Amino acid sequence: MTTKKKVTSTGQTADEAADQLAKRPTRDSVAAALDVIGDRWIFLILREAFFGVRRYDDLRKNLGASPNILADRLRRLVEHGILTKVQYSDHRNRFEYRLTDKGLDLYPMIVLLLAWGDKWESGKKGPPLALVHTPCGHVLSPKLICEACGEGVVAQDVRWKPL
Amino acid sequence: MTTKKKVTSTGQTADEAADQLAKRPTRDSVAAALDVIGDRWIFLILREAFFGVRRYDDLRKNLGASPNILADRLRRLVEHGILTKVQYSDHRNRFEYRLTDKGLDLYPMIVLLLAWGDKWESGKKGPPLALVHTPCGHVLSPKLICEACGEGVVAQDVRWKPL
DNA sequence: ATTTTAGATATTGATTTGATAGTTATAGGC
DNA sequence: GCCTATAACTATCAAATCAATATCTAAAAT
Repeated sequence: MTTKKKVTSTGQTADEAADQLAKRPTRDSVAAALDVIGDRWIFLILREAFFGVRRYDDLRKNLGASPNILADRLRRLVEHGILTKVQYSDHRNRFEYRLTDKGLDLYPMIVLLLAWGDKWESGKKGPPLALVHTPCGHVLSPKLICEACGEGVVAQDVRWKPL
Repeated sequence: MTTKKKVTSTGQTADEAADQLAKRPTRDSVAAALDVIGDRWIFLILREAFFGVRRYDDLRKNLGASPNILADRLRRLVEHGILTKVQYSDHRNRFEYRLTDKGLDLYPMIVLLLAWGDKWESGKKGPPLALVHTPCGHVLSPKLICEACGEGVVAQDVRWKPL
């Protein structure tokens, strides 16, 4: 018979958790990532980018964003290497904003945002669209796994360690 | 010999993509999700919650957030059912903010944010901490897969359809 | 009785936002 | 050659939001 102890959401005892918490770096990669993409418009622009929308005017129309706001966010995304500004139509200043590898790497985040919104915020009407995973043909049901063991990741199963 | 066509980032021909884009709902679950969690402070509070930080004062200290801002965000998170305000220490107005199932469901997003920040924004010093997947004991390398086929999800392999 | 702690609210100046209007530069039609 | 349309912005300014500081409340500890 094991002794019953209070456990936290991460599956540790309260004392273990408190001890670890005190030493945790307050500035981590979540904060670093949010400095770059921690803005509603940024996420919406990325969503558009993943749907294939690449031009300023299309973005403005789809998002209903003010031109100054959109220009500012696009500038920031280009500065941070998430989008690149590519001239299309030679001899005119017409540009496309294309996702870089760094930008494409954000796709799973957008997929999870969509999936979470579908599940918890789509109301009784349900979501207006579904994603389809073309290699297998099924509606995409995204799942985050640990690459080492292949199992799904839940908060209770994860600890942290300093580096 | 197949005819060469221009393909977009989603692997379709330009015409197919343009056709689909025109019909796309502009309001989707990404927008719905962002209405709730599309804020830098919200993400940071969630990060703290997943690290086991549950009290107002600890959040304030760890995040360096102004009390009015923190109170506002906590109120919003409770309103949207992501956190619940639970009284600890009977007879005093001392509260813990605990993640609901809806809130716990956001954990994969935080993990991906951290992983993306580690990869692209941690500089030459590298990230200050790593996550460990306790069931297998390895440092967590998160990967988003399609639950139907088990393969990794990349932008090029995903289309959408209306519902 | 006084101080401390936790969890806030109130006030106020600074910053950011976003709606609207205007600018630039080129292409194509008349 | 001139007019209009289109794409991609910039400028302005009122309104909303943010954040620093001070203050408040209620109970516990001293």
